Parts: sequence; structure tokens; C-alpha cells
Amino acid sequence: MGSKVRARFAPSPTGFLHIGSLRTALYAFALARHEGGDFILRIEDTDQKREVAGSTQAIQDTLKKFNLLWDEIYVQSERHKTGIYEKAAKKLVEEGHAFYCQCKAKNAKEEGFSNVLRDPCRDKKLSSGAIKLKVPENKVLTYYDFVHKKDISWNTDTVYDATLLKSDGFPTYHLAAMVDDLDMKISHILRGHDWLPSTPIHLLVFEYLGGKRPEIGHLTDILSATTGKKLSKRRDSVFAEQFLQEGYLPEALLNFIMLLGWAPKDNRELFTLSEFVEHFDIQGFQEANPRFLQNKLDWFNGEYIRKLSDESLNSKFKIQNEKFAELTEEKQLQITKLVKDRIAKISDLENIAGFFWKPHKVDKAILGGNSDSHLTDALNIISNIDKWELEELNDKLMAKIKEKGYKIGDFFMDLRVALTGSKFTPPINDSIIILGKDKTINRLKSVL
RNA sequence: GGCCCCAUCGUCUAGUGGUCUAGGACGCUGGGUUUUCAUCCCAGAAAUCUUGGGUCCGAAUCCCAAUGGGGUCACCA
Repeated sequence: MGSKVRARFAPSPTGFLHIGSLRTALYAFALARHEGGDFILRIEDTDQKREVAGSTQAIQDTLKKFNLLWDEIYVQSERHKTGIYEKAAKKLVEEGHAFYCQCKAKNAKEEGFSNVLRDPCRDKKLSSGAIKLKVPENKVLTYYDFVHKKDISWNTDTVYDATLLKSDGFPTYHLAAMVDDLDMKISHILRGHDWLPSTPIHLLVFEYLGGKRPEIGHLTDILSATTGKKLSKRRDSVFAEQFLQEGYLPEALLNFIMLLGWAPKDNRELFTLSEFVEHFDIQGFQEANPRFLQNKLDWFNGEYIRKLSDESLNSKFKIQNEKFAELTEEKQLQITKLVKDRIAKISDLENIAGFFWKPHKVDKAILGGNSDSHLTDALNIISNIDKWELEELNDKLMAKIKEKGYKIGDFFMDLRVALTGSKFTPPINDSIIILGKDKTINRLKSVL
């Protein structure tokens, strides 16, 4: 592979890290690290209006949570102060590849589909104003896309005279990113599919700027499972931090995301970050847009939860659930063990084990027909038990069930519902031991 | 509307001209283990490979077109 691989992740600080951006970062990271190359973080903050305070830091914090650590970091607004972008733009004007423009800025979105490709100022020979790209006539522009694994081309007659330097002196993406990619010796540009349509502009800028153009690849869009449209901040939950808060583990989210847009030849699904880096293959990029299916994410998360040690699961519960954290260490660990196989997310703890700390509510309608005798016998045994131990409890309860000829399942179900208010809980006898004698007796009495 | 990308089970995908009456995973259904749920194990249903033309002895795989889906058209990134 000739020169060193250098891949960059270049977010704009306009908010929290999006799930799609996280995936882009992950792929750029793996692309670089697989070859022993560099992963570069570049903050693209050339639009002061859109910048959201604190998001530069927030993006870095989130990246760290996923262990996507960068080797170098650059901030475009800082680089802008050196005049690097302005210099590049002026060079293009001097060489006849760009021109000054003093038209009023416009927003095509607000104006509908304007098909004005050629700017009225391009031949006015102005000497100040914004700087725009002078797109040549009837020229075919081609590049090989390493994600799509094919050549993609445009005729310049469909490319508009894009703005490179705004009238406030700041560069647009079209200039800043290309100048930086060249200057930072980026070997691979990996970016979202939304950039594909403006690639001919970048091809031209690269050509005029000179130097070695990086390889370019456009990732698929992640589609919403419900709408079939690209995930959007307005409609879908898309922020990485949001998922973390809901109780998804970073490793699980990352594992899920990595398979939306990339797949290995052997169809393996479980990858830690370092395994992914090791097995990463640029040929594995997907061309079709995947859908974000939550139940697959849940499956991954369950897998990762089960791989956690009891202790580390326990500490995650403590961070996530205040009431749980107030329990004794011993009880916490006991509950953690019982719950581990039964949850998909950290936040599921409240649903499955909340009865341990919540005042319990029992809907008597879900109790069985024999519940009165079941519960009375249970209350008797539990009140008179000498050793508060699981084995003792099991034996005594089973002996009574045998003696009275109860149906085992019905008996325990009534006990379960009476104590927890739910039909779905961890093993009930284990739960009773954790709950404690007094609470158990009180709950039984209140139902009877 | 112009330009661009895409198209295999519901979903994520394997598949790069014959071994495909299409394999795996999630989900779903049934069964086993189990005092519930879950975990775990086993089995099953589920794709006329979007359609129509080619090329070829032979196509999910190559070409063309249609259809459908997605994206994009700013002095935002």
C-alpha cells in the first residue's frame, strides 16, 4: 500500500454526535488502524452561525466513550486564522479557475429548483467579494469510489459554480475540506452519501489545487425502519448519547452500527472494536442503504450484557438506577445475577426487578382460583422458617405443595404475583430471599 | 423536475458465470430444559434473487431498459 493510510473524521460542531456520524468515524478509524495508519479528527467549524456551543467538546467526549481515539486533531476555525484557505482561493482566481462574485447570497431551497448553473459574475473580472469556482464547460469528471467499487462520473454541464470563499472570508466546505485533505496528506476520504452529488466540485478543486488527491468513498445512508427515509434528527432518535442513556452498551451499539454498511465474507456478526479493526476489509463496504432495526440492536446488547462480569454489570446498574444503588452491595449483586439473562438493556432492570424497591401493586384479577390457600400456606411457612436460606425455603415450600397436592406451577405463580405484581420476574424463591422476611410477610398479608 | 446512488427471505446479509431446488443472523412459529419469564438447545416457516429484454452451452451473478427506493440541487456542512 505505498504511502501511509491517513483517514479522517470531519464533523461539524452543530450538535451531538449522530449515529450515522459515529458509524463514519468507526469506519474511518478501522480503515486507518487496519493498515497501521493514522486516524485524524478534524472539526469543521467554518460556519459560525450554525455552530452549537459545547458540541466540539461533546463530540470528542462521545468518541472517547466508544474508544475511537484519534492521533491528531485540527480545528478549521484555527487554521483559518493562518490564511491558508484564503490563500488557496486567491491562487485559484489568479490561475483562472475561480472568480470574485458580489451577488446577494441565495438559498436555492427557499427558491425552489433553480437551474442557474453559471454565475452572472464569472466573467465580470471583479476584484473583491466572495470567490466561486469557475466550472469548465462540457468536461467529464470521474473518480473511483472505493465504497461502491466503481467509477462515478459527471459532465461539468451539470455542475454549478460553487462558492469556495464566503464574503466574510471564511471558506465553505468545498474549499476548506479539500485544502485540508491535501495539506494533511489524507489518503482516504470516507464520508456520507449526501456528499456524493457535490463530489464533482471537489474533483475540480483538487485538480486545480494540485497535489495527490485522496481516494474517495461514500457510505450508504442509514434508513429509518419505519419511514424508509434517511435517519433524521427530527423524526428518529439518532444521537449516540441517547442510546447510551437508554441502557445500550457502547460496544453493542458499535457492533450493531458496524454491520449497517459493512459485512465480512464469512458473515461473522460479533466483533469487538479491536477485532473489527483486525478483520476490516475495504471490500466489505455495502452499496445498498440499510435499515436501522432496533430488535437487532437489542439482540446485540443482550449478547454484550451476558458477556459482562457480574461486577461490571452491577456497577452499570448502579449508575443507571438510583433506587438500585441504595440497596446493600450484597443484594445488588444477587439481583444482578438473577437479572443478567433476562434483560436487553440496562434500563430494563426497573421493569424486571423494580419490585424489589418499589411499593408493590397487585392486580388480584391475575391471581389463580386457589390463591387464598396457596398464599396462606406460603405465609405460614415463611413466617416460621428458621434459616433464611434458599434451600430451606425451597424444601419447605415443596413439601407443603406435595402434602396438599397443589399444582407446582400454579402455586409459585400465585406467590410470584402476590409478591411482585408481575407474572414475569426472576426466580421467585431467589427473589424472596433477597426481598427479606419482613417485606415478604408484609406483602403477602396485604394481598390476603 | 435535473443530476447521482441503489435493488437476494419482514430486516441485516453471504453469493462475484456452473457446487444455488440460494447459505447465515435478527425477528417469527413449534418443541426441549425450567415453578413463571429469560438464557440455552433443537426444528420449522419465510426470497418465482424487482420486472422485461439481451450476452452465454449455462446468470442471483455480465449488459441494456423499465419500475421502485434513497440522496442531492445554499456565501450549511
